[in-house]
Amino acid sequence: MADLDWDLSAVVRSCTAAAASSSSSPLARSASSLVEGQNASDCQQQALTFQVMESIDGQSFPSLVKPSSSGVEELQLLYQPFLPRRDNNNFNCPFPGGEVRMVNPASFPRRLAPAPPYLNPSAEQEQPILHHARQQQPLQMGGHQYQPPATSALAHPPPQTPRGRKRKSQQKKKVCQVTAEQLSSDLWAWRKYGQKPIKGSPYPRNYYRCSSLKGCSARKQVEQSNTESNIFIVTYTGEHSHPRPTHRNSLAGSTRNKFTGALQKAQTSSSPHPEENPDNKSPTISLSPTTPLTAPTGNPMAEDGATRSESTEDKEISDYEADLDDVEDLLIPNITSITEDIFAGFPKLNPNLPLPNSSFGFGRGFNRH
DNA sequence: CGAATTTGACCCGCGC
DNA sequence: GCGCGGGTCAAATTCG
Repeated sequence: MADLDWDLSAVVRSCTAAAASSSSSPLARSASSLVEGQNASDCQQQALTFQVMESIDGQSFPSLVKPSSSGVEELQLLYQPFLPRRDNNNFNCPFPGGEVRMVNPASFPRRLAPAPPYLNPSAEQEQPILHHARQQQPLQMGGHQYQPPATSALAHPPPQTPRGRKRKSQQKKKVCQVTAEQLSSDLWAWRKYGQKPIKGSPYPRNYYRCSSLKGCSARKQVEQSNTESNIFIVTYTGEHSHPRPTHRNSLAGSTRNKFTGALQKAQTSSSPHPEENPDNKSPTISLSPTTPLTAPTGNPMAEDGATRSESTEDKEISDYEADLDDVEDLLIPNITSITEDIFAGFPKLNPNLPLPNSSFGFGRGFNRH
Protein backbone atom coordinates (compact mmCIF):
# COMPACT_ATOMS: atom_id res chain seq x y z
CA MET A 1 0.00 0.00 0.00
CA ALA A 2 2.53 2.42 1.11
CA ASP A 3 4.53 1.77 -1.97
CA LEU A 4 1.67 2.81 -4.12
CA ASP A 5 0.38 5.83 -2.45
CA TRP A 6 1.55 9.08 -3.56
CA ASP A 7 2.08 10.60 -0.28
CA LEU A 8 3.01 14.18 0.05
CA SER A 9 4.78 14.02 3.27
CA ALA A 10 8.08 14.86 1.91
CA VAL A 11 9.66 18.08 2.24
CA VAL A 12 10.92 20.08 -0.51
CA ARG A 13 13.68 22.41 -0.67
CA SER A 14 13.35 26.07 -0.89
CA CYS A 15 14.01 28.19 -3.84
CA THR A 16 17.32 29.08 -2.49
CA ALA A 17 18.24 25.56 -1.88
CA ALA A 18 17.06 24.68 -5.31
CA ALA A 19 19.24 27.27 -6.76
CA ALA A 20 22.15 25.99 -4.84
CA SER A 21 21.58 22.52 -6.05
CA SER A 22 20.35 23.23 -9.49
CA SER A 23 23.49 21.99 -11.03
CA SER A 24 23.43 18.63 -9.39
CA SER A 25 19.87 17.60 -8.83
CA PRO A 26 17.88 16.27 -11.73
CA LEU A 27 14.73 17.65 -10.29
CA ALA A 28 16.34 20.89 -9.48
CA ARG A 29 17.46 21.09 -13.03
CA SER A 30 14.01 20.22 -14.13
CA ALA A 31 12.51 22.87 -11.96
CA SER A 32 15.08 25.32 -13.03
CA SER A 33 14.27 24.63 -16.59
CA LEU A 34 10.98 26.24 -15.91
CA VAL A 35 12.74 29.42 -15.33
CA GLU A 36 15.13 29.28 -18.14
CA GLY A 37 17.27 32.27 -18.39
CA GLN A 38 16.52 33.41 -14.95
CA ASN A 39 18.51 33.53 -11.85
CA ALA A 40 17.37 30.39 -10.18
CA SER A 41 17.70 31.95 -6.81
CA ASP A 42 15.16 34.54 -7.60
CA CYS A 43 12.02 32.96 -6.36
CA GLN A 44 9.88 35.82 -7.36
CA GLN A 45 10.91 35.62 -10.92
CA GLN A 46 10.61 31.93 -10.78
CA ALA A 47 7.14 32.41 -9.60
CA LEU A 48 6.22 34.26 -12.67
CA THR A 49 7.11 31.43 -14.90
CA PHE A 50 4.12 29.47 -13.88
CA GLN A 51 0.87 29.59 -15.54
CA VAL A 52 -1.55 32.03 -14.21
CA MET A 53 -5.21 31.56 -14.01
CA GLU A 54 -7.37 34.17 -12.55
CA SER A 55 -11.01 34.14 -11.82
CA ILE A 56 -12.86 37.18 -10.85
CA ASP A 57 -16.49 37.12 -10.06
CA GLY A 58 -16.82 33.72 -11.52
CA GLN A 59 -15.05 34.56 -14.72
CA SER A 60 -11.95 32.66 -15.43
CA PHE A 61 -8.94 33.83 -17.24
CA PRO A 62 -6.98 31.08 -18.74
CA SER A 63 -3.35 30.83 -18.78
CA LEU A 64 -2.59 32.32 -22.10
CA VAL A 65 0.99 31.48 -22.33
CA LYS A 66 3.68 29.89 -20.42
CA PRO A 67 5.85 32.88 -20.27
CA SER A 68 9.37 32.75 -21.34
CA SER A 69 11.91 34.20 -19.08
CA SER A 70 12.05 37.26 -21.19
CA GLY A 71 8.33 37.66 -20.98
CA VAL A 72 8.00 38.10 -17.28
CA GLU A 73 7.30 41.75 -17.45
CA GLU A 74 5.10 41.23 -20.39
CA LEU A 75 3.17 38.65 -18.50
CA GLN A 76 2.74 40.97 -15.59
CA LEU A 77 1.38 43.62 -17.85
CA LEU A 78 -0.79 41.16 -19.59
CA TYR A 79 -2.40 39.99 -16.42
CA GLN A 80 -2.35 43.20 -14.58
CA PRO A 81 -6.03 43.87 -15.11
CA PHE A 82 -6.84 40.47 -13.71
CA LEU A 83 -4.35 40.18 -10.96
CA PRO A 84 -5.60 40.28 -7.44
CA ARG A 85 -5.51 43.52 -5.66
CA ARG A 86 -5.09 44.13 -2.06
CA ASP A 87 -8.14 46.25 -1.87
CA ASN A 88 -10.56 44.03 -3.63
CA ASN A 89 -10.34 41.07 -1.40
CA ASN A 90 -8.48 39.02 -3.87
CA PHE A 91 -5.64 36.92 -2.73
CA ASN A 92 -2.37 35.75 -3.92
CA CYS A 93 -0.85 32.42 -3.79
CA PRO A 94 0.83 32.01 -0.46
CA PHE A 95 3.81 30.60 -2.16
CA PRO A 96 6.48 32.93 -3.31
CA GLY A 97 6.27 31.63 -6.72
CA GLY A 98 3.16 29.72 -7.01
CA GLU A 99 0.65 31.24 -9.25
CA VAL A 100 -2.82 31.58 -8.00
CA ARG A 101 -5.40 29.87 -10.03
CA MET A 102 -8.81 30.90 -9.06
CA VAL A 103 -10.09 27.55 -9.92
CA ASN A 104 -12.62 25.56 -8.14
CA PRO A 105 -11.57 21.98 -8.64
CA ALA A 106 -14.92 20.81 -7.45
CA SER A 107 -16.50 22.50 -10.37
CA PHE A 108 -14.88 20.35 -12.94
CA PRO A 109 -17.01 17.75 -14.54
CA ARG A 110 -17.08 14.96 -12.10
CA ARG A 111 -17.77 11.85 -14.03
CA LEU A 112 -14.95 10.38 -15.98
CA ALA A 113 -13.89 13.82 -16.76
CA PRO A 114 -10.86 14.38 -18.84
CA ALA A 115 -7.98 15.96 -17.10
CA PRO A 116 -9.06 19.38 -15.99
CA PRO A 117 -7.74 22.26 -18.00
CA TYR A 118 -5.07 22.99 -15.52
CA LEU A 119 -3.78 19.55 -16.13
CA ASN A 120 -4.06 19.83 -19.82
CA PRO A 121 -1.81 22.50 -21.21
CA SER A 122 -3.07 22.29 -24.71
CA ALA A 123 -6.67 22.68 -23.72
CA GLU A 124 -5.64 25.31 -21.32
CA GLN A 125 -4.47 27.54 -24.03
CA GLU A 126 -7.55 27.15 -26.05
CA GLN A 127 -10.27 27.66 -23.55
CA PRO A 128 -10.78 29.09 -20.16
CA ILE A 129 -10.91 26.86 -17.21
CA LEU A 130 -14.47 25.87 -16.70
CA HIS A 131 -15.25 26.33 -13.13
CA HIS A 132 -18.52 28.09 -13.24
CA ALA A 133 -20.89 25.27 -13.82
CA ARG A 134 -21.61 24.63 -10.20
CA GLN A 135 -20.13 27.73 -8.81
CA GLN A 136 -23.13 29.86 -8.13
CA GLN A 137 -21.10 32.31 -6.19
CA PRO A 138 -17.95 33.93 -7.35
CA LEU A 139 -14.94 32.50 -5.76
CA GLN A 140 -14.15 34.28 -2.63
CA MET A 141 -10.66 35.36 -2.24
CA GLY A 142 -8.65 35.81 0.83
CA GLY A 143 -8.83 32.17 1.55
CA HIS A 144 -6.75 31.03 4.39
CA GLN A 145 -4.77 34.13 4.76
CA TYR A 146 -4.86 35.43 8.21
CA GLN A 147 -6.80 38.54 8.70
CA PRO A 148 -7.32 40.68 11.72
CA PRO A 149 -9.99 39.30 13.98
CA ALA A 150 -12.47 41.92 12.96
CA THR A 151 -12.67 40.45 9.50
CA SER A 152 -11.32 37.03 10.04
CA ALA A 153 -13.03 33.73 10.07
CA LEU A 154 -13.17 34.08 13.79
CA ALA A 155 -15.37 37.06 13.51
CA HIS A 156 -17.40 35.55 10.73
CA PRO A 157 -17.19 31.83 10.99
CA PRO A 158 -18.40 30.20 7.85
CA PRO A 159 -21.63 28.29 7.98
CA GLN A 160 -21.03 24.66 8.50
CA THR A 161 -22.89 21.52 7.87
CA PRO A 162 -23.64 19.25 10.79
CA ARG A 163 -20.34 17.48 10.68
CA GLY A 164 -18.51 20.69 10.35
CA ARG A 165 -18.42 20.60 6.61
CA LYS A 166 -19.19 23.54 4.52
CA ARG A 167 -21.24 23.11 1.48
CA LYS A 168 -18.78 22.58 -1.27
CA SER A 169 -20.12 25.42 -3.30
CA GLN A 170 -19.69 27.76 -0.39
CA GLN A 171 -16.16 26.90 0.39
CA LYS A 172 -13.61 29.49 -0.23
CA LYS A 173 -10.87 28.02 -2.24
CA LYS A 174 -7.77 29.18 -3.79
CA VAL A 175 -5.68 27.08 -6.01
CA CYS A 176 -2.02 27.48 -6.62
CA GLN A 177 0.34 25.76 -8.92
CA VAL A 178 3.67 25.46 -7.32
CA THR A 179 6.85 23.60 -7.73
CA ALA A 180 8.20 21.27 -5.13
CA GLU A 181 10.46 24.03 -4.03
CA GLN A 182 7.62 26.38 -3.55
CA LEU A 183 5.62 23.79 -1.79
CA SER A 184 8.16 23.87 0.94
CA SER A 185 7.80 27.54 1.40
CA ASP A 186 4.50 27.29 3.13
CA LEU A 187 5.11 28.53 6.58
CA TRP A 188 2.04 27.12 8.17
CA ALA A 189 2.14 23.86 9.97
CA TRP A 190 0.04 21.27 8.26
CA ARG A 191 -1.01 17.88 9.41
CA LYS A 192 -2.17 15.28 7.01
CA TYR A 193 -5.56 13.84 7.70
CA GLY A 194 -6.47 12.09 4.54
CA GLN A 195 -5.56 10.95 1.12
CA LYS A 196 -7.83 10.10 -1.73
CA PRO A 197 -7.31 8.95 -5.24
CA ILE A 198 -8.85 11.36 -7.65
CA LYS A 199 -10.78 10.21 -10.61
CA GLY A 200 -8.97 10.97 -13.79
CA SER A 201 -5.69 11.60 -12.10
CA PRO A 202 -2.94 9.08 -11.55
CA TYR A 203 -2.03 10.85 -8.38
CA PRO A 204 -3.96 10.91 -5.16
CA ARG A 205 -4.93 14.08 -3.43
CA ASN A 206 -3.61 14.67 0.03
CA TYR A 207 -5.56 16.51 2.65
CA TYR A 208 -3.98 18.60 5.32
CA ARG A 209 -5.30 20.74 8.08
CA CYS A 210 -3.52 23.44 9.93
CA SER A 211 -1.87 22.07 13.02
CA SER A 212 -0.58 25.34 14.32
CA LEU A 213 -3.64 25.92 16.38
CA LYS A 214 -6.31 23.59 17.49
CA GLY A 215 -9.53 24.58 15.89
CA CYS A 216 -8.00 26.35 12.99
CA SER A 217 -10.22 25.71 10.03
CA ALA A 218 -7.61 26.16 7.38
CA ARG A 219 -7.19 23.20 5.12
CA LYS A 220 -4.98 22.40 2.28
CA GLN A 221 -5.08 19.90 -0.52
CA VAL A 222 -2.04 18.94 -2.46
CA GLU A 223 -1.94 16.93 -5.59
CA GLN A 224 0.62 16.42 -8.22
CA SER A 225 0.02 17.77 -11.65
CA ASN A 226 -0.92 15.23 -14.22
CA THR A 227 1.20 16.69 -16.89
CA GLU A 228 4.05 18.24 -15.05
CA SER A 229 5.19 16.02 -12.30
CA ASN A 230 7.23 18.71 -10.69
CA ILE A 231 4.20 20.92 -10.40
CA PHE A 232 1.80 20.58 -7.52
CA ILE A 233 -1.71 21.79 -7.36
CA VAL A 234 -2.32 23.21 -3.95
CA THR A 235 -5.80 24.13 -2.92
CA TYR A 236 -6.50 26.09 0.22
CA THR A 237 -9.84 26.19 1.92
CA GLY A 238 -10.88 27.91 5.05
CA GLU A 239 -9.01 30.52 6.93
CA HIS A 240 -6.45 30.42 9.63
CA SER A 241 -7.81 31.57 12.92
CA HIS A 242 -4.45 32.67 14.10
CA PRO A 243 -1.62 34.80 12.89
CA ARG A 244 0.79 33.46 10.42
CA PRO A 245 3.84 32.14 12.15
CA THR A 246 6.88 34.19 11.46
CA HIS A 247 8.99 31.13 11.54
CA ARG A 248 8.23 27.59 10.93
CA ASN A 249 7.03 26.44 14.25
CA SER A 250 7.89 23.46 16.27
CA LEU A 251 4.89 21.56 15.12
CA ALA A 252 5.86 21.97 11.57
CA GLY A 253 9.36 21.08 12.40
CA SER A 254 8.31 18.00 14.19
CA THR A 255 6.64 16.62 11.17
CA ARG A 256 8.44 13.53 10.35
CA ASN A 257 10.02 13.11 7.09
CA LYS A 258 8.11 10.23 5.70
CA PHE A 259 10.17 9.96 2.65
CA THR A 260 12.74 7.71 4.04
CA GLY A 261 10.28 5.30 5.42
CA ALA A 262 7.94 5.50 2.53
CA LEU A 263 10.65 4.88 0.08
CA GLN A 264 12.01 2.07 2.10
CA LYS A 265 8.64 0.51 2.14
CA ALA A 266 8.28 1.13 -1.51
CA GLN A 267 11.50 -0.60 -2.14
CA THR A 268 11.03 -3.47 0.20
CA SER A 269 7.38 -4.25 0.19
CA SER A 270 5.12 -5.45 -2.51
CA SER A 271 1.89 -3.88 -3.48
CA PRO A 272 -1.27 -5.17 -1.91
CA HIS A 273 -2.77 -4.70 -5.32
CA PRO A 274 -0.17 -6.04 -7.66
CA GLU A 275 -2.66 -6.25 -10.42
CA GLU A 276 -3.05 -2.56 -10.22
CA ASN A 277 0.59 -1.93 -10.24
CA PRO A 278 2.13 -4.49 -12.46
CA ASP A 279 5.66 -3.38 -12.22
CA ASN A 280 5.23 -3.18 -8.51
CA LYS A 281 8.02 -0.75 -8.32
CA SER A 282 6.48 2.65 -8.30
CA PRO A 283 7.29 4.05 -4.94
CA THR A 284 4.89 6.01 -2.95
CA ILE A 285 5.82 9.56 -2.77
CA SER A 286 5.55 11.14 0.53
CA LEU A 287 5.53 14.82 0.24
CA SER A 288 4.60 16.72 3.28
CA PRO A 289 3.69 20.34 3.11
CA THR A 290 5.19 20.69 6.47
CA THR A 291 8.83 20.94 6.60
CA PRO A 292 11.19 19.10 8.83
CA LEU A 293 13.76 21.30 10.32
CA THR A 294 16.12 18.47 10.37
CA ALA A 295 16.92 17.06 7.06
CA PRO A 296 17.80 13.51 6.33
CA THR A 297 21.33 12.71 7.06
CA GLY A 298 23.87 12.86 4.38
CA ASN A 299 22.03 15.46 2.49
CA PRO A 300 24.12 18.45 1.66
CA MET A 301 21.03 20.38 0.88
CA ALA A 302 19.78 19.72 4.31
CA GLU A 303 22.75 21.39 5.76
CA ASP A 304 22.33 24.18 3.39
CA GLY A 305 18.88 24.81 4.70
CA ALA A 306 19.50 23.98 8.29
CA THR A 307 22.58 26.03 8.68
CA ARG A 308 21.46 29.14 7.07
CA SER A 309 21.68 32.14 9.23
CA GLU A 310 18.65 33.68 10.74
CA SER A 311 19.59 36.99 9.29
CA THR A 312 19.54 35.56 5.84
CA GLU A 313 16.17 34.12 6.48
CA ASP A 314 14.82 37.35 7.74
CA LYS A 315 16.23 39.19 4.85
CA GLU A 316 14.52 36.96 2.42
CA ILE A 317 11.30 37.30 4.29
CA SER A 318 11.51 41.01 4.25
CA ASP A 319 12.38 40.94 0.59
CA TYR A 320 9.33 38.96 -0.17
CA GLU A 321 7.13 40.99 2.01
CA ALA A 322 8.43 44.12 0.45
CA ASP A 323 7.70 42.93 -3.02
CA LEU A 324 4.68 40.88 -2.28
CA ASP A 325 3.26 42.66 0.66
CA ASP A 326 -0.16 41.42 -0.13
CA VAL A 327 0.89 37.88 0.37
CA GLU A 328 0.22 37.60 4.00
CA ASP A 329 1.00 34.04 4.58
CA LEU A 330 4.33 33.99 3.03
CA LEU A 331 7.07 31.61 3.55
CA ILE A 332 10.49 31.28 4.67
CA PRO A 333 12.03 30.19 1.46
CA ASN A 334 14.77 28.14 2.77
CA ILE A 335 14.16 26.12 5.77
CA THR A 336 13.38 23.03 3.96
CA SER A 337 15.48 20.67 2.19
CA ILE A 338 14.95 17.80 -0.07
CA THR A 339 17.06 14.91 -0.87
CA GLU A 340 17.78 13.12 -4.03
CA ASP A 341 15.97 10.26 -2.45
CA ILE A 342 12.91 12.36 -2.25
CA PHE A 343 13.08 13.11 -5.88
CA ALA A 344 13.66 9.49 -6.51
CA GLY A 345 10.15 9.09 -5.29
CA PHE A 346 8.86 10.99 -8.25
CA PRO A 347 8.98 8.44 -10.98
CA LYS A 348 8.44 10.97 -13.68
CA LEU A 349 11.32 12.93 -12.41
CA ASN A 350 13.56 10.01 -12.14
CA PRO A 351 14.21 8.18 -15.34
CA ASN A 352 15.42 5.25 -13.35
CA LEU A 353 12.04 4.69 -11.90
CA PRO A 354 9.01 3.40 -13.71
CA LEU A 355 6.33 5.80 -14.62
CA PRO A 356 3.19 5.54 -12.64
CA ASN A 357 0.62 3.88 -14.72
CA SER A 358 -2.89 5.05 -15.04
CA SER A 359 -4.19 2.31 -12.83
CA PHE A 360 -2.25 3.61 -9.93
CA GLY A 361 -2.78 1.06 -7.23
CA PHE A 362 -4.44 3.00 -4.55
CA GLY A 363 -5.63 1.11 -1.61
CA ARG A 364 -8.64 3.22 -1.11
CA GLY A 365 -11.37 4.84 -2.97
CA PHE A 366 -11.00 3.15 -6.30
CA ASN A 367 -12.75 0.06 -5.23
CA ARG A 368 -15.57 1.66 -3.50
CA HIS A 369 -18.02 1.88 -6.26
C1' DC B 1 5.10 7.70 24.94
C1' DG B 2 3.47 11.36 22.30
C1' DA B 3 2.71 12.97 17.87
C1' DA B 4 2.17 12.36 12.96
C1' DT B 5 0.70 9.48 9.29
C1' DT B 6 -1.96 5.87 7.18
C1' DT B 7 -6.09 4.14 5.60
C1' DG B 8 -10.79 1.99 5.76
C1' DA B 9 -15.18 3.69 6.58
C1' DC B 10 -18.45 6.99 6.54
C1' DC B 11 -20.69 11.34 5.24
C1' DC B 12 -22.41 14.50 2.05
C1' DG B 13 -22.86 17.36 -2.19
C1' DC B 14 -24.21 17.13 -6.61
C1' DG B 15 -25.44 15.38 -11.28
C1' DC B 16 -28.40 12.40 -13.59
C1' DG C 1 -34.02 9.04 -5.38
C1' DC C 2 -29.79 6.91 -6.67
C1' DG C 3 -25.15 6.63 -7.12
C1' DC C 4 -20.68 8.66 -7.95
C1' DG C 5 -16.95 11.01 -6.22
C1' DG C 6 -14.76 14.01 -3.05
C1' DG C 7 -13.95 15.25 1.82
C1' DT C 8 -13.49 13.98 6.61
C1' DC C 9 -13.24 11.00 10.62
C1' DA C 10 -10.91 8.13 13.60
C1' DA C 11 -8.64 3.78 14.86
C1' DA C 12 -4.45 1.64 13.84
C1' DT C 13 0.13 2.10 12.74
C1' DT C 14 4.55 4.19 12.53
C1' DC C 15 8.21 6.93 14.02
C1' DG C 16 11.28 9.97 16.77
